[in-house]
Amino acid sequence: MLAICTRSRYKAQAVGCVMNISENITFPEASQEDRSLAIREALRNAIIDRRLAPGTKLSESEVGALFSVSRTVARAALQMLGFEGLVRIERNRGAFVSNPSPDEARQIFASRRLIEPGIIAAAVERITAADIKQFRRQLEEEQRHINERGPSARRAEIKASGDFHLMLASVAGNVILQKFMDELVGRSSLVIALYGRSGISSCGHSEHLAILDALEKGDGAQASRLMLHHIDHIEADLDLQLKQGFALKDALALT
Amino acid sequence: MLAICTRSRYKAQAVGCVMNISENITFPEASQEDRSLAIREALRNAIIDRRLAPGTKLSESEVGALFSVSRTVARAALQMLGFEGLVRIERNRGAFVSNPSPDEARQIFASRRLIEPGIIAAAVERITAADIKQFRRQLEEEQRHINERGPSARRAEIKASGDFHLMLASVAGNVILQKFMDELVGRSSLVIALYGRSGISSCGHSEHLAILDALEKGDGAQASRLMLHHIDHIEADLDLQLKQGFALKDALALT
DNA sequence: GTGCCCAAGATTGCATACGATTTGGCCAAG
DNA sequence: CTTGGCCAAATCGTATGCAATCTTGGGCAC
Repeated sequence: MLAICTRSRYKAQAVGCVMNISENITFPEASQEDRSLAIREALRNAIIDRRLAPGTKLSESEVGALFSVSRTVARAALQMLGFEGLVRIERNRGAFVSNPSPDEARQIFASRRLIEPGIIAAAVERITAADIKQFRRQLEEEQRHINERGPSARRAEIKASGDFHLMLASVAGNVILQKFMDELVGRSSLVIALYGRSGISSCGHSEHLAILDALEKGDGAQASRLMLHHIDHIEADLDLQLKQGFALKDALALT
Repeated sequence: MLAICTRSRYKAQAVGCVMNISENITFPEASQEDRSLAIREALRNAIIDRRLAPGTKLSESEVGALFSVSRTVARAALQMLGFEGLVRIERNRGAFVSNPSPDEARQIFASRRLIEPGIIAAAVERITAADIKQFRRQLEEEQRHINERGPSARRAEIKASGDFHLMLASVAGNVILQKFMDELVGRSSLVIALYGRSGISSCGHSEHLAILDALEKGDGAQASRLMLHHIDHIEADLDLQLKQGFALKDALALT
């Protein structure tokens, strides 16, 4: 069972799995629109927080029950997550939280190394003073989360770190690349939650600052270099070898 | 009505719109699996062939009726196309064939200019003699379609041209980039059908050959250069200005 | 004791039904 | 003749029911 699984693994915040997963959705009034989108967001957050362990089965009825919607709506949300690569959908079997292989993780970062310099190049041409201000606010927010401790802070920290890259994509003004980055950031967060070995963010944060400074100066080449290093650092903090040896046991345990 | 609309615009091949759109799906035996995928493919083909004009409404019931399935599975297919950007979905209004703006078209090609050199770089490291052989076969196929005339040949030609880029992505061995290219090729095909002014392919074909030759020699830098030129040429063949003046009328007419 | 088979339970795939929202036309007022 | 509002038809969003498929546990044969 979904509830039991997450509860047993993370007793600290186990006031009830239902509340854990759906905590962030305030269905109060306006959300008469597209509940499946809200559910997608909630599940997405739960996955990249690792509150839902890779391999966990997400049954349609269960998800539907958790959010008080029919299987139809739950199914739509799961389908969307399937497109993003955060869940794997097997016909007649159901949806499972993705368990990206080390190889896939490398491909994700290789893709980012390809795309993000392009985003920087576009962003440096279009970024405004207002944007910069917005970025600085965002980075302060990020810093705030880093100083806090506890699981929910770490969660906010990963999210904030990803948001920096998403804002960059937004400034670049290319909606297609923005969508790609959306997917890549989501998958990266999952991979970091899976294979990360430390608090990457303290170093990540200062790198974000450096990138922003370079952008402000209009030095796109420097910003690109910094971005590549940043991605390298994130990937270097991952532990992508070990699992290779445990592939068998791993598959046995939770695939 | 969907049928009437396409029939009136393309009388030449109007043996009946139903057959036109669903012609390629042979539901005979194996397709007990995921009919929505088959429908997605059929609609995708119809869209990039321009048998379905941009702005055309794709009603769930109508699509369902055409393929003899319920709205549920038709809806799933439309949702998938929405993710790919080939249709635009508006809440409580329905799904419409995308009408990408010139600006969006430029963003699509900008994305390709970013990603495809990366794919080349990865492919040149991994391509095998067998792959090369496969590519040559594919290019012969492409040539064959170019020599033929008629609407269905032009369709096969656009598809074959896109397949070259998809094969390249496949050889590169990065499933994420491969997925991105899938989307980009689909959207490019739509844009070419929309804004293309001539038979791009005759020149495109020789460029494909040149790229392959460079790859065979292991000259990734040269292959990348050729690829960028190739993309430039495709984009240069488009007529992205005119519509700007007609923006008002355009929005009025079929957005 | 081990391995295979089969039936019951659970879960997904799909179809259909019903309420909600939008649209287009009709009629009346200006 | 135009404009504004109201009503009906069409279409979407969602829930639910049924058939098909998969999983699992027990029983039987070897």
